[in-house]
Amino acid sequence: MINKKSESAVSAAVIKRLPRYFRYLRMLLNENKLRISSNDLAELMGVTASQIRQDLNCFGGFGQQGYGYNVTYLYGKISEILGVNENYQAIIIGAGRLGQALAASPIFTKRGVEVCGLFDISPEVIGKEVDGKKILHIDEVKHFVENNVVDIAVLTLPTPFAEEAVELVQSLGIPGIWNFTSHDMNHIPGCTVQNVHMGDSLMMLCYDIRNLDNNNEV
Amino acid sequence: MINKKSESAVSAAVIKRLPRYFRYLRMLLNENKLRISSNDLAELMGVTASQIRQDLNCFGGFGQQGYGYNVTYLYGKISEILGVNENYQAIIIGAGRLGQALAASPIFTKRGVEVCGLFDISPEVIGKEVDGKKILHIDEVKHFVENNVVDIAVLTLPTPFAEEAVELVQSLGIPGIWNFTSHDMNHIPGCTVQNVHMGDSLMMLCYDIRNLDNNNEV
DNA sequence: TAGATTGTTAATCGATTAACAATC
DNA sequence: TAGATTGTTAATCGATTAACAATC
Repeated sequence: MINKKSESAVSAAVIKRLPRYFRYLRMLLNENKLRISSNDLAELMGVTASQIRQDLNCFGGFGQQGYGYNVTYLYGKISEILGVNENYQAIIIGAGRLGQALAASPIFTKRGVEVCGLFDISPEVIGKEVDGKKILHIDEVKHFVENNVVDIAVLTLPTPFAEEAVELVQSLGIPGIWNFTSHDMNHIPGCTVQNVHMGDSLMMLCYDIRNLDNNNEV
Repeated sequence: MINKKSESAVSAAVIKRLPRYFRYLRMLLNENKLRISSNDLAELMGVTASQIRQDLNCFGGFGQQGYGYNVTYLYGKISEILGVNENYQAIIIGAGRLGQALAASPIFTKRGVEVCGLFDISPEVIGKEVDGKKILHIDEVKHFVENNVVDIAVLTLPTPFAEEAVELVQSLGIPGIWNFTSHDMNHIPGCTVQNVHMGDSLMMLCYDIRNLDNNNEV
C-alpha cells in the first residue's frame, strides 16, 4: 500500500519528474542493474542526488542507508504511484490520422493502459479496424460507456470541436482527459486533464533555434 | 527589432508561457478585441496580472500606461519572439503513422513552419505522397540537406532508432530537434531539442486519475 | 565495526506575487 | 487634469541544493 507521507499533496514539480524516473529505472532493469545509489542515478540523469532523494521521499523511504536503492523494488513502487498496474481503459475520440497513430502505437500498452474504443463522425473511417478495434460512430459512445468502464478520453479531434467533446466527456463521467487539441482545458469540474499541446512545444523549439547563438535581432 | 532587455537569458519558466499567450492573443484577435489590460487577460487565462506584466517585460515594454496592451501589436511581438515569421523548414524522420499524421495536420503551418521533406526506411511507405510531398529513403537525406535549408528535424521513428537518428541530425548540422521518441535527449552539442514525451503526459494523467478523490491506497 | 548512503533538516536560490511610483 | 494601467522594485513563497545525523 502506497501512501503519501502526509495529507498534503505532492507538488506538481515532483509529479512531473516521476515518469522520467520510471523510464530510467526501466532502462536500468533492461541492463540488469539491480542496485543504484542516488548519486549514480543523479549522474546518469543529469540532476542532483539531493533532488532524487527528496522526490522519492515524498512517497516513502524506498532506499536503504549504506546500500542505495533496489532497482526492481523502486521501479515497482514508481509504477504503483503512477498507476501503471491499474489497467486503465481509454477511448479515442477522433479517429483521424493522429487518433489512429496513437491507437496503433505501443504508447498505451507500455504504460498499462488499454484502448477499448475508437469513435469518429466521418463515414470515411467508421467501420475501419485499427489495431483490431472497429471505429464506431460517436453517437454510440454513450451506450458504450454505459456498458464498459472507461477511465480516459483521448481527444484527437480538430480543435474547433474540443469544447463540445469536453462537455460530452463530462456528461459521460469519464474522469481523465488526454487533450491533443490546442484548446486550453483547465479546471474541468469532475475531470482531470493533461494537455499535450504539441504546438506549444514546436513554438518553444523555434524560439530556441532563433536564440541559439545570441542572434536575437530580427 | 526585438532585443532582450539585458544580456541574461530569459528564464525557461517564462519561455514556456509564451505559446500560451500567443494562443490567447490569437483568440482575442479572432474576436476583434483590439485592446486588453493585464488584469482582463489574467482573468481570462487564470493567472495573475503581475505575472503577465513581468513576463512581457522580459522582452520590452509592449503596453501603455493607462491604456493596456494593443492586441494586434502584442500578438505581432510575441510572434516575432517565438520565430513565427522565420519560415523555418522541417524534415520528418520516420514517416509512419505519427509522422504522416503530423505532416498532414495544420500544426506546422499554423506556426509558420514548413515541412519540406519526409524520410523513412520502409519500402512500404517510400514513394507515397503525404500532403503533396513524396516520402524519400533516409539515404537521400544527406543530399537533400545539402541542397535545402533545413532548420528542424522531427523525430517520429521508433525509440530504439532515436540515438542513431540524433547522430545523423547532428552530422547534418540541423540545429533543431523535435523529439517524439521516448528517448531522453538533453545537451546534444550544436542542437537544441524539444522533447514531446507524450508517454510522460499519459503517466501523469494516470497519476492524477488515481489521486482524484484521495483514493491513494492501492 | 567502519564505510556508505539514505532520510531529513536547514540554507540557498529562483520564481511568483504584491505594491506603487511613473506615465499615458 | 484625473483615472487607469503599465513597468519595476520589493516581499513572499516554493523549489532546489547542501549538509549531516541516522542507520544499514
